[in-house]
Amino acid sequence: MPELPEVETIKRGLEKKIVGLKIKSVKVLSAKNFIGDPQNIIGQKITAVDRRAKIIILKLEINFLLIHLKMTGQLLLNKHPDKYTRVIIEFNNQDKLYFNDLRKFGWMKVVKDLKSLKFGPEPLTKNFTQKYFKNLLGKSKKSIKLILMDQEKISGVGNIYANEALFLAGIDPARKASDLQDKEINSLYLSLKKVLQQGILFGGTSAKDESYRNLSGEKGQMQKHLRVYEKEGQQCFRCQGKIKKIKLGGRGTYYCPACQK
DNA sequence: CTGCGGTCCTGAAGGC
DNA sequence: TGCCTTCAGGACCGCA
Repeated sequence: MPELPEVETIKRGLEKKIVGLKIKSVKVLSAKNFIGDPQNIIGQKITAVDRRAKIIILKLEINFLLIHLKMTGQLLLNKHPDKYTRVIIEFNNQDKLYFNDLRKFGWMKVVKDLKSLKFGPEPLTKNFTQKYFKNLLGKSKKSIKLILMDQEKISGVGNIYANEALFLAGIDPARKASDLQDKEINSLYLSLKKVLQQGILFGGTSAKDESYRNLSGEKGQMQKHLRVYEKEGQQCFRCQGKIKKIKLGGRGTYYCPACQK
């Protein structure tokens, strides 16, 4: 389930490999996963690759191709198509970009501009200040975990990194955001940045379902460094507690009831 | 406006 | 063994 670190890893790979290439053909194997007219990107050069939240942006000469991998999406360069390949983009140098997606939640979308992208600040940029974070939490009645994952408030944080950041900060994911003390807010602010940076450093998380791969088809390594995600019943890394799994906002939430207060 | 629960989709895993 | 149910989850939609 690609979140900021996974998408960033793929984005960096694309930046190295496809900038300057011209799109020769687009094969849409699953209509649901391609929004817009594929003809509108053929013949155009990739001028830049960007990322906003969990969306990859291919900047073309006259428009943009947005890509969201959702849970099981993969972008693979010069691999073989399989039964989950939904779109194949071929470039003028014969390179082929495969968009695979088992669950078909992901999409590619042709847009004229980037107005539709409405996201909160990127947590690893200077736009994301402690002041912004504190103000944001103070105004919200929702649980702190759901705030971390709200893309309009903070960009790119999903279930894995929200769980991990809350563990590092020693905060119960179900706590109401506005109830956090200044000290806890500061700790969470730093923890969030830390887990995201670590995620990028280790090339992302390839968790239990193992769907995430980088552009070359390789797994990430961050799953080896996770502390709570998918660790139900295991002993806490920090204390004698046992990792518990609950549901929050309908999503699996892992934490240590003994040291996350 | 906010917050919630349902929905999309497929395969894995668990129950009987 | 085999069928059926449940679960996983980001973002969007509709409803209270």
